[in-house]
Amino acid sequence: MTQEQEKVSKEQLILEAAEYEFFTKGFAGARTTTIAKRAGVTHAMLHYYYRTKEQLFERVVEKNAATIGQAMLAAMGNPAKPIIERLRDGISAHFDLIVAHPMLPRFFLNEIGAYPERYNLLTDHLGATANKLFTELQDEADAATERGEIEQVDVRMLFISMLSLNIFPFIVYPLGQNIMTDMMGDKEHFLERRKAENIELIMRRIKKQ
Amino acid sequence: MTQEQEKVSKEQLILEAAEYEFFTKGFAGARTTTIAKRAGVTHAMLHYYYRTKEQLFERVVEKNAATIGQAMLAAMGNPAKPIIERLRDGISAHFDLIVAHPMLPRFFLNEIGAYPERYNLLTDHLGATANKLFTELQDEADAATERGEIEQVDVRMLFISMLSLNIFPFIVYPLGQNIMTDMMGDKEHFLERRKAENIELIMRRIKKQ
DNA sequence: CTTTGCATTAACAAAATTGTTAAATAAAAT
DNA sequence: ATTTTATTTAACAATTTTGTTAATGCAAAG
Repeated sequence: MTQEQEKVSKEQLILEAAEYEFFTKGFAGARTTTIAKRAGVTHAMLHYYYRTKEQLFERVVEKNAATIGQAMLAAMGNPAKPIIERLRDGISAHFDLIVAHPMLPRFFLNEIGAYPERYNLLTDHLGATANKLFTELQDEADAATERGEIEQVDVRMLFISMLSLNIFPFIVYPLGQNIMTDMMGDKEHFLERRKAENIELIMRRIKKQ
Repeated sequence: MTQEQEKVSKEQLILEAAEYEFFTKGFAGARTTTIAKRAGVTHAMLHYYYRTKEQLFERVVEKNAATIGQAMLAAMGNPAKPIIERLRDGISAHFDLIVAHPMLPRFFLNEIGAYPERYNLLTDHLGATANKLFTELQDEADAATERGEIEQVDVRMLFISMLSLNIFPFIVYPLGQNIMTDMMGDKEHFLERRKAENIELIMRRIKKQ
């Protein structure tokens, strides 16, 4: 009878509680006792399964690092499509991925900002794959410029703009909610509008005029 | 002879060291002993002048809260100028203020994200002044739209776009440096380009087409 | 010059937080 | 059934971090 119910192991519960705690408070602000309490276990259990706070943190980072790469990849769009569609779809897909993981950006940006050395492996790996995609995308953009389809653009600059527009609303949300309550009150609706706005901004940026 | 040299009191040195520590590590990650060491005093001195870590933190927040408001105000531009110039100047002035205080955005956004209740006073105050300016600016934008000068826009949406574009590069810098070393290596030059890019994006967004 | 008040230090205390261990319990394998 | 292995608990230990205090030094005011 316990076979059906007890699908989630305590080990799993701890990891999930840790994720929430680390995402909201960061490594320094997280408390292992709070994590244990949230998971509904004694804090000795936490150490039994993960030994140290550091190792538990590493597990959380590992579990989510792939999503960052996935988001970046998605942002590059589908190479088969024409550049304009490709960019539009890239922005959209990237935005949707953040909606699915809204706490990730603030967490990673802040932890990397506070302890950059810790993340050299992650950022190096990210940089390698990104730069390949950048040169490929730049070639395609240049070709489109030659054909008179779009303005001449630096795709890396465009990429930064896209990241800024897509990520920032999620970082500023707690603050924004207090300032623009009416606009940001209905989160679903706000995000929908925001996504459209971001696409509009980038489309207008590359539009030939 | 000590009159000329000892211009900076230890109290001041502690506050400055605290600022750096809190800005880089956040409240939770900051260590009062590290602050004292950086200031070149014993950690008892820190408690002598500021009693607790919390109070020291509050002093740092107080000292910098005004800058946030100042930046927001600057972003609204000069009401005397026509709307297009007003927006252009607003973005530029806002960007320059962040250049002068590059660690502020990440600090405040993260602390507010982690402990929102703590900042209700600050955000309420910010919200009050901002909303007045928003309605005033929206009226002006609507008038310009009537005259066929610009597209119809929601100035609050435009404001979020502007904040995103101006602030995000400073938050992502530690990560970006590792990924786009060539582009972001020369910080001065990168920021100059980035500022121009942000203005271009917003100008194109409002341009009648 | 001496008294008063502020600045400074060193040593100590308290609390919070992480981590350990040995014993108890439950589950699984033989 | 019994042995073995994994899980769980409670109590404890170590460390880190914040905060206090009492004694000392020092500079300015009277």
